[in-house]
Amino acid sequence: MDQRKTAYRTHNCGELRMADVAKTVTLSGFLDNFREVGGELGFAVLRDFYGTTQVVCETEEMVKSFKALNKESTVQVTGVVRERDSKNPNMPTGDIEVVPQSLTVLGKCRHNELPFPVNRSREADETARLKYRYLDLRNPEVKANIILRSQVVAALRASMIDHGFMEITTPILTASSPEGARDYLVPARKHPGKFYALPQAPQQFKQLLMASGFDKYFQIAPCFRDEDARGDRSPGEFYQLDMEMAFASQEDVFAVLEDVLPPIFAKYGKYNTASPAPFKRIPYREAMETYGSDKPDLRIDLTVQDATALLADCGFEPFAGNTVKAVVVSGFEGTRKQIDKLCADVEVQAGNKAYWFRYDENKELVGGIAKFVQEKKDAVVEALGLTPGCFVGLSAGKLGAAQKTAGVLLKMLGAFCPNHFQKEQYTFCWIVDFPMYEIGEESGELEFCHNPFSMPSGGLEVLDKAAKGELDPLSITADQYDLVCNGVELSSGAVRNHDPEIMVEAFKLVGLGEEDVKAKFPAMYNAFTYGAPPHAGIAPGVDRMVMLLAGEDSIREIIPFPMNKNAQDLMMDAPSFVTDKQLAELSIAVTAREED
RNA sequence: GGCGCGGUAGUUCAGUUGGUUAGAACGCCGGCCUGUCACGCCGGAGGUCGUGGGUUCAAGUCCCAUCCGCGUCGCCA
Repeated sequence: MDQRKTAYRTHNCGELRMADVAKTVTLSGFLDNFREVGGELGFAVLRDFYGTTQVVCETEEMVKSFKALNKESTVQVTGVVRERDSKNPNMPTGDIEVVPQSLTVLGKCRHNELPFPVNRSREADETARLKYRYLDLRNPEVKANIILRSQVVAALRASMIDHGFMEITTPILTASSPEGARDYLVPARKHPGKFYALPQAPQQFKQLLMASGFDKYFQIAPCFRDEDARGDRSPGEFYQLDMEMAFASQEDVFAVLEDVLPPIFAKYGKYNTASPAPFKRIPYREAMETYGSDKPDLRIDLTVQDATALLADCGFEPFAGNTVKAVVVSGFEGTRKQIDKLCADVEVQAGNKAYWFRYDENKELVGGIAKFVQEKKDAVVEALGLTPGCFVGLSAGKLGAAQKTAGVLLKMLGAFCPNHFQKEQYTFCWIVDFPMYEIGEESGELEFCHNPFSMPSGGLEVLDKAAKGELDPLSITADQYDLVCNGVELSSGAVRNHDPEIMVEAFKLVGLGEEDVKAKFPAMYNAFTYGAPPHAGIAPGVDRMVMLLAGEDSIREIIPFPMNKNAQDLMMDAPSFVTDKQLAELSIAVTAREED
């Protein structure tokens, strides 16, 4: 079947070539532009999903017909394909043009002034783009990201199926879960006062599928979280390549993604190089110490050094009694102004100051806080391994703050120094051995660091030791891992805790008992008491992956119909008020209304 | 919720120390143009300077408040 031909066309706007000359064709598309070059000569450009084709008008009547139409109207043109007198090598169909015999208006554009020019919509105000997203998407550059997304999703699906995984959909209306992000709630009409929740992730369902005897599950899964947006995080909803494997461990999960992702990144990405398997594995604590981040960008060849012993007592007030971290950049070329800007940017992002000095070509310590380190010059040069022309960025504070600030500094310096940043590639790594527990900042008590579903490394034995006081619970790690690519956290995953006994012990350490486990995750707890396979999984974010592949900085560029920062759909006008009748049916009384 | 940046024509922007009638480009409307392809040339219309208050002889410009947008931190098991 000829997929190009429809009731409204014989060919699409991107396919006609010299070989089609003399054919009578019918094209349908949007009126992209009309250039009137004389009373009886004009050129119309017709655009559809596939491309653009020039239509040449050679009669006064045809010129008038086109001129009467607003741009972006949809039209149908029947005519003869002709070789052009003056060809356009920049256009795939630039060798030919269509001489129209008839013009039919299919959908009139009633607006002679558009909210923004379609072919330059990316420069337009974001609010206008979102409100008129259907016009924004007519722009081939904007459309390209959505096409890319479709291709990537198709490739992921094909590869997962090829690896023996089965796609299974899980409920969208489900129960509110006690942990994690804020839920989106849906009132239950038949149960006044009760609510469904949209799933934050299919986490419990996929584990229940494992308990049900499915072996390899995946799903391009919609996930809903009512949390504030970021440039790389859409408000409300997003998609994950959710997957889980039975009778499997961390290495099995790693092997699948190390096989699935690099070819897709190399094929569809802006850069055509992706880390080969195996990806580098970095324990969480090492990542924080070496890169100042749990999502290091390994395209940057800089690392963080500890300078506490060296500099804490150098007399510079902010260092006193604090942890001091240093990032050394060789071959640094930046002006004072650029350094100041960089430090200011670090402070904004890290919420903590950055300091600096340089070791210049004359082997002198200069600039920034140089006078405080002058006394220890030899020790500093030796300990930090300075060579002439080095820049030293510094951070100070409690361990976590110093690390984090140094991490931001490292990324900024990397982005600033092309000689330390091999940009044109996708570099993956696994962050492993996450701590199982932490001391909560508010409570001051032991809490789960991430989610309580993860298997503590060492299992029951380790938990027993911690319970008896033979082991610091903070030293317990979980079989939990993050997948990071180019400094972007793509995914979290874990070997799950499938043993009710270990689950109860893990909860006991944070002061919760068996009843709490049962109350919080009844289905999963009960299911596991009937014998569950050891299982593990992960869920890479589809939106983030497509963002990386498209080379976009805003997540809205790779979502067909994005919401704004405040979780509003400006095009559909959602959220919106509903009628009193609707509320009454749901037994809901509204106590506050946003002013209109 | 905190912080930063922004809001001027349909669109993207400029607007000096507060000072005449708020400008440009693109788009739109009219005219000219027989090979354009970001067509070209001539002319024209188009503004509650986000909103409200204040200072001043005079506010797009300064001050206060407020709304909206984006970024960022909090938040995101």
